[in-house]
Amino acid sequence: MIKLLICDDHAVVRSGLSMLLHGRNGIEVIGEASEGDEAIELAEKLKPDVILMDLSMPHGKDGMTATTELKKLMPEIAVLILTMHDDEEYLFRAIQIGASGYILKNAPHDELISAIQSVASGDAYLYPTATKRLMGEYLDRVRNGGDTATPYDSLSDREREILSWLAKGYSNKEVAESLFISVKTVESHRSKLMDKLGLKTRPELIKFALKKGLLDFE
Amino acid sequence: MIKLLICDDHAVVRSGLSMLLHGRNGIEVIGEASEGDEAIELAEKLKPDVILMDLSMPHGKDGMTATTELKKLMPEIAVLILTMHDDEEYLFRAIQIGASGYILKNAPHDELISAIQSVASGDAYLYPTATKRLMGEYLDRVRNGGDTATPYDSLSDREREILSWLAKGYSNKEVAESLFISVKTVESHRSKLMDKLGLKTRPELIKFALKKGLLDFE
DNA sequence: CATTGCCTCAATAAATATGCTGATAACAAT
DNA sequence: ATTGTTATCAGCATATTTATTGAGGCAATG
Repeated sequence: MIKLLICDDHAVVRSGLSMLLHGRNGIEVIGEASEGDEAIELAEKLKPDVILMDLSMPHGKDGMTATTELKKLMPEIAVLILTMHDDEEYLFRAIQIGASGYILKNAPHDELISAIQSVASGDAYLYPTATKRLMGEYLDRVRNGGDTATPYDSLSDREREILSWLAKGYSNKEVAESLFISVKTVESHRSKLMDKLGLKTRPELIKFALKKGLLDFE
Repeated sequence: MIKLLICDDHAVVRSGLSMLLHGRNGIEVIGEASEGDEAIELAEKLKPDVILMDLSMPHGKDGMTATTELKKLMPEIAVLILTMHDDEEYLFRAIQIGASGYILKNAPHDELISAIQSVASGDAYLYPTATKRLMGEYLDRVRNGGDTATPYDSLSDREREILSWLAKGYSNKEVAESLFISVKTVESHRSKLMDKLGLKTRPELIKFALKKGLLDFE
């Protein structure tokens, strides 16, 4: 019996998944969480074999962060990312933080079941496009020594922070005041980060931030 | 028996909902569609009593458009919007195009069931916050003669166009050049539209555009 | 035909941003 | 001990933005 914990911020989705999966194909849904912290708590209590983790959870801890912490605390639990984001960035980040699988919400449900079974037995599961992307990325790295990475990764924490403020439309001055640093410093970070990312204009910056999911507000 | 048609772009969500709802509480799921056109097609063929309609469907016809057409073709079918967007704009638009109900994906599933039953029997259903908002809006209109509308509606086409360029991060000058008008004109539009929307800062503008789905690019 | 809204543009002054070059200190890595 | 990275800040010249006030042409509405 595979003990499964479901984490998704939408109650309807949780109920639906639970109904869909529980008691079939050797799967037993032992708990539901609506955000990351609850998932971690329940995982410690219930010791599931697999956690089905949504990424976007506006309230509470998001799926990426929760997965990161989970893999530190309980590396034996397999985390299967279930998301609507068909996005390279998310995919690669998920792999890097130790997720065992990545599947889209628009996958047919027998694929979801086989994904759960795969990760439960220690294997990995990626949806087909993801596999293709991973292979492409792998080939890229092999070909030119692995220094491509994502330019985003080359940013320092501070630069990422500045980036997110700027992308939201704050002026240099406003960012400076919010972070208690001088305008000059903001400008300096800005020019460096735009250099690193190869961005030349503000629209490019906003577009980039949009893809990265940096435009959250509140 | 309430004949229900489910329209959502995520197969897993569809299966889950179907599993959750079918054969209980007098509900019978007679079909599933993954986007708007399919929903319309199936609705004509299967004559459901209620359509459970997701809003965000990136591929094919979105939920708003589909609902609009459905209500023209088959006004007797009740459309219940099921979405994750807890957003005034969507809510009011949904009401205007004739949806019978609006419920969030994070609602408990017995609420979903009672929502379906409500709209199936010709009533309307809104989740509590939505009801409150609708009442507020109603009161606003009563108080000052109904001319408030949404501030966004008070924008002229040109102002909306300028807004979208600005929100994407283009500078006044760039917008001017793209639209073949003078920088002065852009500034003028900008100040007027920000006045109308009650926006004071660029972050507010971007946030607004984000909510409106104006940040598309390409 | 008077009014109103929209689109267009200008002058001006103050505030900011941009693009350089360059500097200092902390810290880690080799 | 040297090198590299990061975070911090400055000066300076030029360009751009913002806020104001004002105004002409045009089309629709009454």
